[in-house]
Amino acid sequence: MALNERILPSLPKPNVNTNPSATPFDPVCAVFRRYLHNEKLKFTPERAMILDATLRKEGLFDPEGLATDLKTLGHRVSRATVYRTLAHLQDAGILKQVFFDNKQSYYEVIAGRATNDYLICVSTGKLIEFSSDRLKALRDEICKQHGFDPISHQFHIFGISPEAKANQGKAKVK
Amino acid sequence: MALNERILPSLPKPNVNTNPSATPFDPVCAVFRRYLHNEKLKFTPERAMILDATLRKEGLFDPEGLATDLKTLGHRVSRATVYRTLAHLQDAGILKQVFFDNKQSYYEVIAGRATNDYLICVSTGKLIEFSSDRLKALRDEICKQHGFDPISHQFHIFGISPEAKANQGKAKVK
DNA sequence: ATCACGTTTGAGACCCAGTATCAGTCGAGT
DNA sequence: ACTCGACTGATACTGGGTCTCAAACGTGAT
Repeated sequence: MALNERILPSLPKPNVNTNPSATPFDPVCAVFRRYLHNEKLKFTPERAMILDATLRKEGLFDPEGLATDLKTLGHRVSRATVYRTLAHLQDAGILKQVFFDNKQSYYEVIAGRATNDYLICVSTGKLIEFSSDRLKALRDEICKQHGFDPISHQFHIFGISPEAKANQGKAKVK
Repeated sequence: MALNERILPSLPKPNVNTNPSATPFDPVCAVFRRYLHNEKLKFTPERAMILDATLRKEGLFDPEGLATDLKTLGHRVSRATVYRTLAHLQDAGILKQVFFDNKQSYYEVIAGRATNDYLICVSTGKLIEFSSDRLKALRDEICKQHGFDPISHQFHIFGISPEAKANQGKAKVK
């Protein structure tokens, strides 16, 4: 499965905000600080760095990759702290955890961004993001029918991409 | 997470079909044999047993639980064989693998059954199955737009169930 | 029936994402 | 500055899931 290909693109300009009042990500950082305060948790440099790193990501990323990125940037953060912080960021409504396969989990930023759903080619592993208002409407309707308060959803369509179809018959689909 | 609760119900009447020409699951078994033949694979007693066990399942089940069930029934099948066979059953279009969490993967029978989507209560872990024709139509439309041939999809809605809402404020939502 | 080849199996080693532990550190309200 | 409780990092641990390989077995051909 080639899901990782699009997950670790080049890193944009490093710009850690231990002092968040000067970063472009202020609003989200404020959300996080409010969450931490409510939960009687603390705002630490490690948590600031991890939040900052996640906000640089476009699309999906995975915890191990994020930890590696931080290490590459010269920040000493343990894997455990990365995992712990990602969980908090999810609780705070800033990230969404996504499950595609049984290898690992992925995250994506949802705060202030359009939420995505995915088309996955089972032959090439290629991933296509899309966003559908009709899907969101359908989701809310289904929730209403069952008295659920929706928090998030995952919609994954598995299939064969046009490119994979073109190569079919020749390259055996694993 | 309480996903397992509904996954290992009591086992219906044991009824292994090494000789499949006499079982109620004949049609699906025939599909499997055809698949195996096409792929130059072999029909073995282990594969027959595992297929039989999966067809007894209602809703989701997990590979480890299935292996345990088989052991309980007195069938000696290794974990490795269970995993290998489930993968083949998925390739054959009989099962669908489902990803809810990063603990493990689940499977459900799709051959000859309505496919399901799920509402998941993040507070209690309660799972509600539903089936939506509008969702299927939307899926096919999105696939058409991208030139994809759909194979399967997963639609999971995470939220708070009515019961969990009732208990809120008192029991802290983990 | 028998044969021969290639596939399958089981046992156990192995891998690795994710979690738990715990002593030392540090944030933040006073 | 103090103090208490939360946080971190190093590391051990857990448990799905996969890999390996020698022995066993299905299947099509004879």
